[in-house]
Amino acid sequence: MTVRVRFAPSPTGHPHIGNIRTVVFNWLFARQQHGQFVLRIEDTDRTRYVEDALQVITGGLRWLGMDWDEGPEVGGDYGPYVQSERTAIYQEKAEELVAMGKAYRCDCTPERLEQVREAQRARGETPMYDGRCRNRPVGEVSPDQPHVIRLKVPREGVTVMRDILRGDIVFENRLLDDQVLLKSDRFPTYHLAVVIDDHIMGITHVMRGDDWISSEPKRLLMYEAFGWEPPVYAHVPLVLGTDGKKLGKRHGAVSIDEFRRQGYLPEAVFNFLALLGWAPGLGEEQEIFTREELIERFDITRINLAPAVFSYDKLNWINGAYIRALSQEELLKRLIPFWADAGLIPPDVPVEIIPTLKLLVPLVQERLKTLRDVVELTDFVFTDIAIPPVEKVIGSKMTAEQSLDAIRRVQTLLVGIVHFEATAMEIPMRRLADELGLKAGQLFSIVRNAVTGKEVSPPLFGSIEALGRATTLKRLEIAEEVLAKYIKAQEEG
RNA sequence: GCCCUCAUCGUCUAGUCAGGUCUAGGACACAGGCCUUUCAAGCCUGGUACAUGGGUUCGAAUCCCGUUGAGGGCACCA
Repeated sequence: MTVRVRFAPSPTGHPHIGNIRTVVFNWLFARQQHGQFVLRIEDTDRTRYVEDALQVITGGLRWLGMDWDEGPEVGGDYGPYVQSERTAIYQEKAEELVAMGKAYRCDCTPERLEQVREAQRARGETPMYDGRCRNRPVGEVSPDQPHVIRLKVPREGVTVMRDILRGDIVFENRLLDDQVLLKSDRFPTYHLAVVIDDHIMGITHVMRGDDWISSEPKRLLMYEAFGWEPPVYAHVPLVLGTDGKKLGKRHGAVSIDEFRRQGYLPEAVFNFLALLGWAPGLGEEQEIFTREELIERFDITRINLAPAVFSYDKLNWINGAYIRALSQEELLKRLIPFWADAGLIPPDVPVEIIPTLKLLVPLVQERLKTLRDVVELTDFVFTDIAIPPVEKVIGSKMTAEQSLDAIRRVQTLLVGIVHFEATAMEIPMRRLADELGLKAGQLFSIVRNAVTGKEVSPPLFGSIEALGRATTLKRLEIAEEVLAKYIKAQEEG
């Protein structure tokens, strides 16, 4: 039997990273089993429909490197893959259930239902449909009048769900509500549509969030009514924020495109997500896995049952590791959009600044946690810096006069360098520090502050080379003036 | 309120199904050190966990029951 799994999002907004983790599990399972991964859009709630949501979902999956064998954009033999285009099927199947006596028509108003629930809550009971229409003679609710179709849940007995991760879960039927299957707008509810589609589309394994456990018996009852074999279930735990609550916006980025914009690599996010609630086990201590390694190792039965906390720290570490593993050429390519977005370079990069960018890449590579970090690390190369406060250009344990002298000596030195390259600067600069009786760090930190405007920067000589001789000398001149002015002011009083 | 699920370092986890090799292993984070022009990266060292009570057993992180805690569900939402 060929494994067929699906991801069935509703287009109501940006996909949540916790749901995407579940998609990763599904995709990994499908690829490993040489099965099919189906994308189906569950847009049966017209009130919550969001226009671009489909593009955001497919774009997000593609960004993460997950493809689908059937679904929107790719087609397939079981289409259409958008539920709003399948309403006739659901209506027909709902009528079948009515004809079989497994479901019934109900014309109770939303107001009445709310009153019933309110009264039940007041009595401390579980809110449930009171069964008014269930007990009316068949045909009393006219098929031509607005109504819903409800599932006629048995009042006794139990329904058992077999979950490959959790074993058998037993539900008492009497605690189950008479679920609405077809709404008054003739659209199906999730429960009806998912059962029919999963069956028709030949879905063999349903892997999804454990928030679906409680409602599964209602759907199982439908499988039973239709005489269909339910799929294999695997309910995976939810993803929590650092405070132990369901992961949400207040914890940081939650949608895929936010991670992209913040400078996370798709392969790093994929790696991280695969390891959130799953581990290869067998004493495996590796943390960084290629997509192929994950496909090979993934074991659906090893998914952890406890909810996992999303750790931005760990994601940052993994992302940094992936960045360090990139070739310089590749890193440059990925960095350009971030420089451009920050307005540091034009979006269509002029050829003359490419050499500068190429110089910068090796300087920042092992310092980046995210691609976006490059902005703060290198902005001084592309924009003017503030005039440094005098204390920043006075070396540690040095006087202003000594510092001024040092700056002037550096200027002379840099003017005289033939090839303005990092490697040509280091030795003379160290010799200069020696001559001045300074430690290298004392001298370099003055120059760093003067030239980059930062106390912390990429390696100094590389930064100077990227800046170029003219800008470097100009900034040293400014520092020189700052010091001269300060000394003069001191002398005067 | 009712129903369901879950429980190893701060976090992700290995070990649990086939009890002893676990004075519980790894990673992230944290602390200290080395390297070092700053910051990183890299290397070394360190602290921190089997929720709790009872059983079963020669022996329990591992099996059973209770308790506690956490999460989820109880819509003409998905």
